[in-house]
This record gives sequence, structure tokens and C-alpha cells, in this order.
Amino acid sequence: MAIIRNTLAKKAVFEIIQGNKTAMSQTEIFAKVNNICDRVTVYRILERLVKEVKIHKIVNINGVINYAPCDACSHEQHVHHDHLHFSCTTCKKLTCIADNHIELNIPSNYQVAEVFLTVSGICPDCVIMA
Amino acid sequence: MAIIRNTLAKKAVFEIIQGNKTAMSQTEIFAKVNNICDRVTVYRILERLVKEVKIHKIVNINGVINYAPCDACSHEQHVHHDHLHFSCTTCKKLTCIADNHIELNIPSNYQVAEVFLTVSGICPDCVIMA
DNA sequence: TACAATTATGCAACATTGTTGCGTTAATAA
DNA sequence: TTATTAACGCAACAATGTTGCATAATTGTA
Repeated sequence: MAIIRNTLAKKAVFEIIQGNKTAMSQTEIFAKVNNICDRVTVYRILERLVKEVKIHKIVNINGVINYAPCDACSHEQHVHHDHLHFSCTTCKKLTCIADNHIELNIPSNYQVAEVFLTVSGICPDCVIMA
Repeated sequence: MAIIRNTLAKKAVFEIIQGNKTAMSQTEIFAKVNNICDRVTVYRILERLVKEVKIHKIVNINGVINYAPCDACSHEQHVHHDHLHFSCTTCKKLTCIADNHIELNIPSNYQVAEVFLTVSGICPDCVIMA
């Protein structure tokens, strides 16, 4: 059950997320959707796309939830992820950076599911400006 | 300028944060403050305590901002932090885990400031329940 | 192509979280 | 004890996210 439908709004939202090289918040996505659908619909579409593993959630260091296409940072449910997220303190953009293998040292009574690694700082675009 | 005052409410908030072994959100702190002060005051006290480096902010994987005393996970502004945060998906508690040194592989045109490392999973208390 | 089943949407209403302005209270130095 | 001004309470607002329900639209099937 639960047949997945590919609606206009869903396609639009997905294309917006795919077309952006940095992760976007619900607010940014809704702004780009150009009133093709309601605010609430964007929330529901994002929820569905996450469940379908077409996009995924990333929390920025300020607590804002961002969405990125899953190919941008291919995520498998490993203990040792192979990418990190760079959060620019100037332009607030969140970017995926690949090739980062980390080793963890967590007590064995903790059951690890996923690793979230975010680095704050200034991205190349903003470094140039400064 | 800016003389720091040690008010009753501020002391109470700080003691609540110190007395808890896991990080707490504003909502949780306000619930424990027992109407000694206003909701807004808690926000302002937290802001001040962060500025005074007596507590610090940690963003949970769901985007909720939590506060922990600064001794719980001594943080210096290093590129290579020495601790991580464990976010329990069952009880939602955020715990500091020390002794985690990681090496990063970030392009040199990125200017790194801080590293945020959070691991999700099930904490010892909740593993026992399951 | 038309129809039925049900997924997806819009809208209104609400909940939560966080912010701001301003008059008042209270902590601290003198 | 008093003056200074940091801190507070309250009201109002803003942003973000959620829920219920009637309606619209997609998709498999006849």
C-alpha cells in the first residue's frame, strides 16, 4: 500500500533541491517554489522525499534544518561516514565535502547509528570577499 | 561597562544546567526553573551564560538547541576537538563523550573555525530497556 | 477513455520557539 | 543608603512547524 505519486509540486521541490549546490532550508525552498503550492505542502513533500531517500536532512550549526539531494553526499548507514558538512558563518550556506573518514572512540555500551560531522568556518566564496 | 550581575534566576538556571548530566533545551530548563522567572528571562540568561563561557550551545540532530556546562566538555577553539556528542534517538538526551580526536580532510580554501561531531544511536540507559 | 480508489493538496487554525520594546525592579558600587 | 544601570516581566509579535478536514488530482483498472 501507499502508492507514491509524482506530483508537479513534488517534482518542482525536488528539482530545486537538486539544482542547488548547497543545502537549503524549508523557507528557502518555499521561496523558490514560486507559489506553485502551499507552505504546508512543501513541509509534507520534504517529509516524503526524506522517507523515499531522495533527499536527506542536515541540521546546520544554528539549528536550522536543511535539505540536500542524496547523491550530493551519498550516505550509507555506516559508523564511519565518508563526508562532512561545512557551515559557512558568513553566507550561512551548508556544503557537502567528501572524502572524510573518521575513527571514533565511543564506549561499547553506546549503540551507534549515524555520524554527523559539521565544520563551521568561512567558505571559499566568502574568504575571497574578506 | 557591562557589569555582570549574579541574580537569583541566573544562579538557578546555571545550577539546573550543572546538575544535569545531559544537555538541556530551553524548554526543559524553563520547566525546571519552577516559575522563579519568566520564559523570556530564561532565554536572556542562557544568552548571557553562553557569552560568559559558563555554558555552551549544542545543536541536537533534530535541530533543537541544547545547553551544557562548559566543564562537561571543555571546549577550546581547536580545529581538532577532543569530544563528541551522543544523541539518543530513544530518550532524545544529548551526552558529551570525551577522548575523540579526529583528523579532517578539508580543501585548503575553506577556513575552518570549529568542529561539531554528533553521533546518533541508543544510549546505555535505553539499550537496557530494549 | 472513463471511473474508482486513495494520495496529495489547500486552507484554517493552532502549537512551539524565539525575539523585541518598554516601563519597572533589583543588584552592586560608592 | 543611595545612585546607577543591569536584569526582569509583560505584552506583542515573528518565524517555524503541525493537524484536521474537505477538496483536488494522480494512477491503476475496467
